[in-house]
Amino acid sequence: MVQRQQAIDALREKGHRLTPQRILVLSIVADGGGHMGVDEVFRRAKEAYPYMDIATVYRTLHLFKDLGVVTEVAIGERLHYELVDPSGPHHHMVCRVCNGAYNLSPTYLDEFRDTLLEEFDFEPDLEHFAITGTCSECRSENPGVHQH
Amino acid sequence: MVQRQQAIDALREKGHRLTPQRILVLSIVADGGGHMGVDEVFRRAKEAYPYMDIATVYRTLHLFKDLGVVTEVAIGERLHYELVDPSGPHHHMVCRVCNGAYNLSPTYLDEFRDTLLEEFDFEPDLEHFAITGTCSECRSENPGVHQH
DNA sequence: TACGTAAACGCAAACGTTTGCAATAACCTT
DNA sequence: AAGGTTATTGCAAACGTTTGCGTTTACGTA
Repeated sequence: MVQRQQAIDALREKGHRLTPQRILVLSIVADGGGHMGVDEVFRRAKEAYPYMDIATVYRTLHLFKDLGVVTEVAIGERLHYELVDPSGPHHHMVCRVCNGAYNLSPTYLDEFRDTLLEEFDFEPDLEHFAITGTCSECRSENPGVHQH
Repeated sequence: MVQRQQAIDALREKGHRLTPQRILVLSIVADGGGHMGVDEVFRRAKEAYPYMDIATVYRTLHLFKDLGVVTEVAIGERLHYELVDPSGPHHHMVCRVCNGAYNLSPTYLDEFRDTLLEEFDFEPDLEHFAITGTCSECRSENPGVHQH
């Protein structure tokens, strides 16, 4: 898998060490498919290597995030992680009824960013952030649900 | 202060009890002026009433939020609280360099909400959320800082 | 290949926040 | 005003996450 080698290169280039624990976490996130919670990464890691510590999982995921290897997305209070999407960055729309996550092209927020820059000279961080709301399906199933 | 009486009415109307602890927390948030962190609310409350427990502060602030008495805004990882703005709801732009907070009229996000509704039938929760970024002053002082 | 050094680890304690529970007290009824 | 009911409290323990620290180990150098 090309993604994995790029991640390893990113580690080496910045002078970080290639430990078995990091390789393990990387594999787990890569094989997971979608977003993955810290607890699930830890559970799978401990299965493969019983000495694995939860602190190492946290440190590794944060490192991967800083290196641009994984993307952090908040799903219902807790942070989830996924390999960076090779098809480019995207935002997430997370339904707070069913917790389903949908991708959103960044173009939808570009206009908003431009406005803030022009009017207030304020540069917003909109790179990877989840927009919570209610998805189409849950809206029709549950018409009483409104934002807060 | 009109605000305080409205808050008390909101409590009574929904069948909640008017305890000294709740009145104290309300006063502290009302007198604080701007957004106030949980730790500062607790510190001031304990000063006035030494038996005050941090759990009570959390429970009270959450209750006030649900009643629409206070607004919750995330400033640098931690939640802050302020009386609801009588001049109407607003968003916050929080600078991650200086932690300064600026108000933002909701009209700037309305367009974005409409787009999401039309294109995806997704109703985003944009009521009270903070947009982190870099403010004008910190951008000019510190030109190397960019969103990672 | 063996050695030295500094990064990364596992462990345990701390952090901020939430929850369970028995004791207390606000408020409704009389 | 006194009593009963039940929401709310204070305390303590638990949660998910972060941090400090002594030990281990990856990796550059000899």
